[in-house]
Amino acid sequence: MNLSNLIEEYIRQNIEGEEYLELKRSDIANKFNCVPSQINYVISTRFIPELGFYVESRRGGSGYIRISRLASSKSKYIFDIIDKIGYKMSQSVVDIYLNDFISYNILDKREAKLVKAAMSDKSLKKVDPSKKDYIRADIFKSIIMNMV
Amino acid sequence: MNLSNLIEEYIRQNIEGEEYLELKRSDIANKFNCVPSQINYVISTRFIPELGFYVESRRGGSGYIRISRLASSKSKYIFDIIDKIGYKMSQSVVDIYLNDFISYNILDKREAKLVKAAMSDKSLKKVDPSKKDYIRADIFKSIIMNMV
DNA sequence: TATTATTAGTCAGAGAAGGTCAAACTTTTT
DNA sequence: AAAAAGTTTGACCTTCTCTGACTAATAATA
Repeated sequence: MNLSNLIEEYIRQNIEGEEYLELKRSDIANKFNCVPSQINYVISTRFIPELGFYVESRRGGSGYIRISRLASSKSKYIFDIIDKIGYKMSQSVVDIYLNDFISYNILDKREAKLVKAAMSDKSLKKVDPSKKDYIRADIFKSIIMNMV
Repeated sequence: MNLSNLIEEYIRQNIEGEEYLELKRSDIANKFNCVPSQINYVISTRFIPELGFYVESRRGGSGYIRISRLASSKSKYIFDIIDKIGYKMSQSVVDIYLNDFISYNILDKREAKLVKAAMSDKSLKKVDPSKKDYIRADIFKSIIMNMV
């Protein structure tokens, strides 16, 4: 397990059931023994708006980072996601989406595994590398539109 | 005894009794005093799907190579199919197989629908047309190997 | 109000994996 | 002996993560 994943997990656990989570960047950095900007990295790669997270922050004395989860119904959530997914998706971004789908009961574990396999670099090994991420996004959208 | 055989043996011993084995390429390379790509060679020649193995990996910090062993009960049936599929699959051939899978309880209806969506012409619209059927076959194989 | 202390943000570059491919070498088959 | 098949190596590529120097905003204080 790497640092980013641990921090992600920590944040997910703490936001679970709450409307939002407020944290102090330097505290978390301290807790995980890393530089503060690591927290920004985790947030910007894993708590993205496309997944329904909304992040606010404030600098200066008693500053904070607040991560909120936008409440929405399942179908609205899916619709929003289709809307927001761009034209490209890397394999690791797929993983992040799939985790979220599992926690929102949109796919079960087995289905997520299936999607992951379908879109792995391995499956797409014959695709022109410069197009891979675009095709992955197309496949992903196709799949979730069919699952609503 | 050559290197590749030794490495193969080592991996086989370590996966014995387990569902999967996760290894660090550089560790193994080190252990056997060879270049890392040697491990890829061994895996690609000896831990192939036809022999009941499925391999996933991840790059970057704390990356890994995971070799899973497919359950043997259904695997013979699956491999026969993989064998028959060959390198190309049209969309209509996909449908035929999926129906088969449903009746053999390898996939349920929802999963089959998911697979179908993943491999539709729509999903693959950006793929070079001359490669489409090849990529479809790769995706299909990846999926079913993961579902056994 | 101006200054200073406290935060958080950004971004480029280093680091840490694994992947690919072709060339050289070795062993087996014809 | 020649050809084919299998193995080993290394150079270069891609992806993901982590760090630190520098920047920007806000609050606290003088």
